[in-house]
Amino acid sequence: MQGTKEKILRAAYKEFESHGYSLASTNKIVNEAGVSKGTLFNYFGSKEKLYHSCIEHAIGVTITETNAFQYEKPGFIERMYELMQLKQAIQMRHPELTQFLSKAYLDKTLPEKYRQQLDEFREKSLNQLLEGVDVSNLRDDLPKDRMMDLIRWTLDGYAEQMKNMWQMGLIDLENLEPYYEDFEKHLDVMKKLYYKE
Amino acid sequence: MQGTKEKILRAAYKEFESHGYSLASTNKIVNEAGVSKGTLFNYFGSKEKLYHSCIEHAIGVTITETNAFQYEKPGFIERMYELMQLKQAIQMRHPELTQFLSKAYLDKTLPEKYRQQLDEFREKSLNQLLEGVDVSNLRDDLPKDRMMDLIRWTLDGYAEQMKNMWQMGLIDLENLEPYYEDFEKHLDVMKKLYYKE
DNA sequence: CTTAAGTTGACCATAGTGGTCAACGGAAAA
DNA sequence: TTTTCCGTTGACCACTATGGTCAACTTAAG
Repeated sequence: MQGTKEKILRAAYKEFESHGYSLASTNKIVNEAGVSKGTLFNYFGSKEKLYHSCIEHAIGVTITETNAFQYEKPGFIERMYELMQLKQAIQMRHPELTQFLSKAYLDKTLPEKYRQQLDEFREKSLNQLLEGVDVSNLRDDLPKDRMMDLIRWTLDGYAEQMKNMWQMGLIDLENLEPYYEDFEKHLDVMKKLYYKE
Repeated sequence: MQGTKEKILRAAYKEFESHGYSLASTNKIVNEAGVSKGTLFNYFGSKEKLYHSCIEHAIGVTITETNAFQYEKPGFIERMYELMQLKQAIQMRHPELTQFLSKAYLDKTLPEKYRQQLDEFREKSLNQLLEGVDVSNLRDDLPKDRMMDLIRWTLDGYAEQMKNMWQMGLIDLENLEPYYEDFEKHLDVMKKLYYKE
């Protein structure tokens, strides 16, 4: 059995993510968490403090997960694929967290210090992502920066399609192997397109 | 000055889209529309009927816009780009409509007849999209279906990035030329990647 | 002047809001 | 056994917002 605080946080993620701060309901949160009203306010004091706890917790988890991840392959396509896998791993282990954070980032009332933390983290993980990456095997008859854009968009588009299929309930989360296998074949095609022969 | 009904519909789109049916507020709709409470219920009878009116109107507009659009170029990349332009044109002329519809489609309480209409429309416009398209100029040393997937994802990823930038207010809607110009260059690179030399 | 269509906003019963607090249960300490 | 204490409960509070109504008002046409 997970701790009461964690249960509340998890439920709060979902509620804040789908309705935004002001329209989120503490009643729905405690129902979803299977916990009484008093417990929430005993632990978190107020709706606003709960919201901030969510943000801090989410940032913390994201940073931890990202730091624990080791990029290994130097090829640009492989590296972007590794990034995609990192995102998916976080999504798997902490559902609703990623969406909660990206929604919170768009929230105009978000305290500046959190926005700052997120900006810093973004920059740091961008450096981490590009560290040791080798673009020398990209074909050199075409502008590399444009190719890198195209590769990024392609993987983003694929991820977006997966997200949509997941939202529509068309994906079997128990058995993701086939998707990975199939996508590896797409990756092979990409390598033949973008890399030197 | 646009008609009262249209003003209400437009405000309703926004409210339903951002909060979903049950959490949408008729009070906020009439405020946004600059119209009194009575007028809304005089025209639409109830919140539910208003919701259904929105759906019907949105489907109608989407079908009309799509039918009016003529695909012209036979190349696969060009054709997918034309699709992107069609989507953007609808987005420009009827802001909130596309997002409203795709959110409504995910709504579990959506009456079956509307889901049916949307499915039919999707299939029809897919045929329309692929009619007369010529894939013979795709390189034939790689599987065409995989390349077509990659092309689709690339454009989707680009559109997604634009959407994000727009949400963050980083895009000047008054002056979109530079974006188009720049993206045409990306398209040229794509053609060199995917088409025969 | 009459009529009718369009529009208003105060008003209604009801449901939901964030937040409080006296009471409770159970386990460990005395 | 009794006392203490901490996590937990849910009825309750004042208050706001909800979808919807309706008598009264404005406006323009006949």
